[in-house]
Amino acid sequence: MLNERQELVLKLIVEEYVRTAEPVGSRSLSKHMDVSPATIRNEMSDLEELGFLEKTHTSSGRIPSEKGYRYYIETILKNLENEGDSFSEFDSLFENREIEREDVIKEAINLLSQATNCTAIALGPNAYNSRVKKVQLIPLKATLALILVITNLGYVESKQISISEDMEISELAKVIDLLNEILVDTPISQVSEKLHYEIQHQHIKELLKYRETIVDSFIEAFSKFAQSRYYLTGQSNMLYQPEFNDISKLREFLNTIENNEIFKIVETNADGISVKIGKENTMTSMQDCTVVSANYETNEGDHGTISLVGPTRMEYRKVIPLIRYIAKHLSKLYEDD
Amino acid sequence: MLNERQELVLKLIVEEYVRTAEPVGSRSLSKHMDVSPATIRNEMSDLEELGFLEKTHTSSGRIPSEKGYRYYIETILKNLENEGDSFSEFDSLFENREIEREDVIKEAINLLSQATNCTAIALGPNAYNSRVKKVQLIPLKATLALILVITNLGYVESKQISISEDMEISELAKVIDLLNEILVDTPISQVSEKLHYEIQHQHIKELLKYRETIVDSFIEAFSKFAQSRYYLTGQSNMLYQPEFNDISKLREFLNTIENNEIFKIVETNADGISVKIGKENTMTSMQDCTVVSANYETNEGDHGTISLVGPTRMEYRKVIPLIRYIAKHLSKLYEDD
DNA sequence: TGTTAGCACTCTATGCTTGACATTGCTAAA
DNA sequence: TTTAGCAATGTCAAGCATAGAGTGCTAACA
Repeated sequence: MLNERQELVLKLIVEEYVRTAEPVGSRSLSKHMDVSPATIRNEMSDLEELGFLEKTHTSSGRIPSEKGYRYYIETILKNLENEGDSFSEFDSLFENREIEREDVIKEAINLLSQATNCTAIALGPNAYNSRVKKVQLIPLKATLALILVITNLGYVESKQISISEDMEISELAKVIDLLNEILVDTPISQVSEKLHYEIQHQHIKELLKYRETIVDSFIEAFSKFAQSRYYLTGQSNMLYQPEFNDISKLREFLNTIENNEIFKIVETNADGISVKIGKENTMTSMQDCTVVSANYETNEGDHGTISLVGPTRMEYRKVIPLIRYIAKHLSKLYEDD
Repeated sequence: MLNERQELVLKLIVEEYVRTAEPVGSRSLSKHMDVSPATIRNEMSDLEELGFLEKTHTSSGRIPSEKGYRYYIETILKNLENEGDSFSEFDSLFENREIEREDVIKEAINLLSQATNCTAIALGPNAYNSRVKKVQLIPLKATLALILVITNLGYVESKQISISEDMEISELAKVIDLLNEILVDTPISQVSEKLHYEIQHQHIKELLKYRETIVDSFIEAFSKFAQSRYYLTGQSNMLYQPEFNDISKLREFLNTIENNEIFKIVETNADGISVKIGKENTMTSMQDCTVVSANYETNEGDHGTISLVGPTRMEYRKVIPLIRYIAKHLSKLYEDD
């Protein structure tokens, strides 16, 4: 689509702008090319007409448009993809088998946000796809007990319930036995449905009818698994980015994060790497940002997601291979199982 | 220390400045008092000399100094303390016995931060003071098991361990039985010590010597209880405060929060309410802020803390009774046990 | 036909000046 | 002790001139 020199101009503009956050002029480009500023001006004018570049005002240098970034990522960076991706900061982390997986993920996210001055997010893996391993009731004192639900992947949720005086421990034990019988090996996502279905059966209904509060408590405990877990870091890094000198942008961004709307900005179903630039994001508060997401494989075809949120003026050349690298290594953590 | 009119001037200046974030001049004060601006100017001049007021520049109105705020809180607000503290926004929350305690705390913090446009923090209660109720090992698959530790207050921690082929399940069960025998009813804070001591006993050492990795995993699981839990909300509220229009202040603030340094800014050992104004905070990043903290009683003399962080120009008159009110009601949540 | 030098033009950023305004501190009178 | 009056001091916004960076266009050149 673009000829070689046009690509070079676009590439240089993207990379210079990413570095300095200032519009790039023809004179400074000419130092990296062996043609005169006037020639470059002509190319830039063409690129602007094609929609790859923009001006901030009539006599300013050029900055990349979102289309420009996209071309840069998809066409220009494509050729560099097989650079020997090695990120030594991460090696010691991924090689250390002592650290718990969840801590590895957290630390990787920390390093990622530091390396990029962006906000990094790790999402999931979600317990929603695991199966009930065991259900337990642990009496804490006369009037209080703890409900425990454990899944086959080792997730645990608990909920306290108060026990009224008319309940016998032995009766409760029966309820628990029954629940175990019904639910063991059921995917968390189907627990609620199954439980309600089984209660329709006459004899179970009989047993459970005084015990609805307990069953409800269990359902609540199960529902906790559905709450996605996430880990987020580097919000304050963003303040070093000149585009966030505008307080109102910052406010929008932090608001989105605080309101647990992270799930709306992260692309969790992409194959490979997803890059959403500016207006490509559906959330309005993210339309000045780029969100880069990649999945890593966990147990049984399930997956988690790591994401990076920053200004559209992002170091794509560094960020994309880095995220690919991290996702690959996080997947490896789960391979042993 | 101050005469009546001086107190009135100080009070009016604090409340006006809190409301508008603008230095307060003698003319606007005169509308609330029946003396002329000139008289007020003389009083203000005296109050400045005494250190209760400050100017932002030679011909500006006055703003309260930290000493001024302190006098305001300790002497002027003291007399208002017994106002009928009733905060209807919170009533439905505290009266609803259906909601789990932890969720009540979270929601209270949310409301608190909204009502004040500050950042609200709930710290603890810490599981560190509870006792071991039960220790469990749950096999997940041939090579993987889950360690569970449950305390008498219903806290649960888990840790996955991999099982090497030379371990028999029955042998493991013995280890668990032994651990239960040793540890049940031990305060979490003493588990590590006790375990190491017991291992010195010859016959136990015998049993455990192949199992050190397991014991270590348990110790790690216990240590998770010691990690303080906190809940924080309303960071983006702070952006509505004019004092945080300065990006570098904001950066300092967010950095402190991100680096888990919350524990250094919150006063967890105060009797009643603690108010740290500006330089009274030891953390430098908080020296433009006020931190208000109050403890609430939980189980067995243990406590949690709620805190509010905002600019020194804080609505003390509203905030202090509000926090007292919330702390009181959170304590009530635990009274039933 | 592609490239380049030269030049007018446009826009930003900075510094300076000015006037309007708010507020103080001081002085002298009530 | 209180107050009116007034000069002095500072902020803030608007206006203006200047310097500088960069473009677009034109005409010349290879």
